[in-house]
Amino acid sequence: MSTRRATISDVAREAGVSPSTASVVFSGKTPVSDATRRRVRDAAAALGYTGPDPRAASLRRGRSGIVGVVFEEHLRTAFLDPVKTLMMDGLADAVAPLGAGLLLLRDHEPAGSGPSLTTAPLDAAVLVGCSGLLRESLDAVRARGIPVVVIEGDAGHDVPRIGLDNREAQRHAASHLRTLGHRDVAIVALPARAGWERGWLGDGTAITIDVTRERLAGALDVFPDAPAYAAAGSFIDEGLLAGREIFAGPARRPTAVMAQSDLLAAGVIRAAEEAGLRVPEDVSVTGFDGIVVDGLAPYELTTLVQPAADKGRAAGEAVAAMLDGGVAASINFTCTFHEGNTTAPAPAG
Amino acid sequence: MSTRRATISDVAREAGVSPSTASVVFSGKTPVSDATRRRVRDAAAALGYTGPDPRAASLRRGRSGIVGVVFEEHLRTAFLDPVKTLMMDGLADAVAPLGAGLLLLRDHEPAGSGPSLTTAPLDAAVLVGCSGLLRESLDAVRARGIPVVVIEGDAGHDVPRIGLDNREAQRHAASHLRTLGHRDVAIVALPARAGWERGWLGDGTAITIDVTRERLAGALDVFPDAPAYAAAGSFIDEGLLAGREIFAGPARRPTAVMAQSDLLAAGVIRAAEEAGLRVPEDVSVTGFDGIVVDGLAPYELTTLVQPAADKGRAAGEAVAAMLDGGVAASINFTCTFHEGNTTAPAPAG
DNA sequence: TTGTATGCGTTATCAC
DNA sequence: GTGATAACGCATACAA
Repeated sequence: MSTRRATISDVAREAGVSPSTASVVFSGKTPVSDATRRRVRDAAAALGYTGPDPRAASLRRGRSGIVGVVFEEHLRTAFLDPVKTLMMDGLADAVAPLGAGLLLLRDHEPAGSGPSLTTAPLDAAVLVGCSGLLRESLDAVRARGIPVVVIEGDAGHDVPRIGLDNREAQRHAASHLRTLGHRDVAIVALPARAGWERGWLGDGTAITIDVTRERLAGALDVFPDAPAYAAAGSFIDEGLLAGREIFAGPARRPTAVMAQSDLLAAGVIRAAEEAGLRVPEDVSVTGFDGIVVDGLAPYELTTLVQPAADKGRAAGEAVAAMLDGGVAASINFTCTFHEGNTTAPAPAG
Repeated sequence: MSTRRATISDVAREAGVSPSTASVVFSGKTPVSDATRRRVRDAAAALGYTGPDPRAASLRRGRSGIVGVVFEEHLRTAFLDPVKTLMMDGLADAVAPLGAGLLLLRDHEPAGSGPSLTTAPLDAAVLVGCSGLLRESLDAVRARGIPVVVIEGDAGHDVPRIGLDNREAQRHAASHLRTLGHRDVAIVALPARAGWERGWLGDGTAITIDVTRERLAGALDVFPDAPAYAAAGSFIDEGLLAGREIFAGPARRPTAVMAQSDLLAAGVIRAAEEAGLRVPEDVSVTGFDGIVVDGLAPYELTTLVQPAADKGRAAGEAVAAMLDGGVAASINFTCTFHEGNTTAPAPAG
């Protein structure tokens, strides 16, 4: 068709006004007479001009309207996790008023391919559980003055953090079990580190994932000797495998299992059923997260309800505050203990 | 600290070279002597310059490295669907070589808040099942020369489409059931339209969601009189509710249920168990999608396996082709029939 | 309410 | 291998 796309100057010329007037017609930042507006609009239509080029606008304004969300893992694993999904929703809601959208970024992206923290036109960045993120690129981003917020992870002490009282919450659930008379408790943990394959956690096992370590600590605060089996991920099927392992030998079968996520707990319940154990009469099961586990009815987990969407929203608000020139403080969210029908007094003897 | 962020010109001046040389040091597009490179790098470090500003670079190059993904729904519902998650992964893989990332966009975003197809600095856009997307903004995007691809949806005849043989595939499953002797079949459908609340589909019910309509047609091709109950979403719990409805009265209990998604099928199986029916002895159940339903073991669904990740990848490749100046053709993917252990010959009598 | 002037920070192109 | 120059397309301060 045309050799070159129309610009706002072309439109202005066609409409017989100055470029700035035309600009104002599109941005609406200044009153414009109806007549001019009409003329500009018509000229735009005639030239097939569809509005300011976002690239140029963002250079000029110094804002791109894009917030990067950096995940540690493959997107698949990120979005399969209901907690992260909820969080993303909260985040999306919170950045929408800024007129911003979310750009999906992967940690460890093979350099050169794909956008990275340093090459994407970001106004701000939210890191989700990124422990492995290269210090270097993080520093680069912050040096550029781009606000950074971390959810469940550690990125250095001067980066605002959205946290959760994992240890205290898990301790609460453990106490609840102890009050019910349980003494023999097993733990089904989240992965100990990236790439972890399922297995028992020994004394020497290094646990690099914060959430896992903190929740484990909370359980051990109350049951120091509880054995812990770490799954390969937060899935029902993983919980099932862990549960089978735990209920395997008749020797020293626990009367309660504390799972570090609701999905794992759901799997543990399945395993218990398989083993002919009734929940909660023969074995109590607790979860963590407080999500709705699709298909788990009629069980209603005893669990720690975490404000997942709120965490995302808080991250978004922190970003907004920093973008506004303010500072954002770290926030620590609190889980709510919810007693469902999967825990009961320890069976006698 | 400093009143202004350092630019590449500052770095060049500090290093005693021209801006273009400094630029080349960072882009690597042209050979540079080691000595110069060193000087520039050192100058950058001294000034705290962390690399070219992506906003300016994208204006200059005419590329932002961002591909927009437009969802019809709230992100939550998008990511809760395993098929979409897989698709996103395929898409992410396919655009990574372009150096591009994915920007999450919502259809129907309340104008003004949030980024939209027209205001975000996109190189290309992928629409996911967007039937409702405003014709207008779509046209605007295309007018701007931004490539658009549609996955499972219709955006007009000259927009490349990534499709699926929904009708044929579902018909295949239906034929399989008929071959097994089933005559009395019920259908559990996906929602008929956005905002749909669960309920039976009558003759007059308008079905605006393509996938639902196509899969339904495939089933009706073989069982024209099969009653269909449309769920409010693709969830196990929704399948459970639908299943209860279907197995409710003892009157005319179907010998087979065709669900339009694996998650719905899983719920139907639960409902059957609740009603004291054995699967597949008393009632056969088929799904659609071929995802792994977490927690469904030991059942293995008879289902249509769709190449979800491939669809995403194909969309990404189509985008890449168009960005390269070429044209992309529509592609129709084919489902594979997979016989699991949830279908069996119709019970006698 | 409209116009003028300027610069946002880069990179492609070409000549040297 | 390096440097000068010219856009890229827009939005804002300020003057009129």
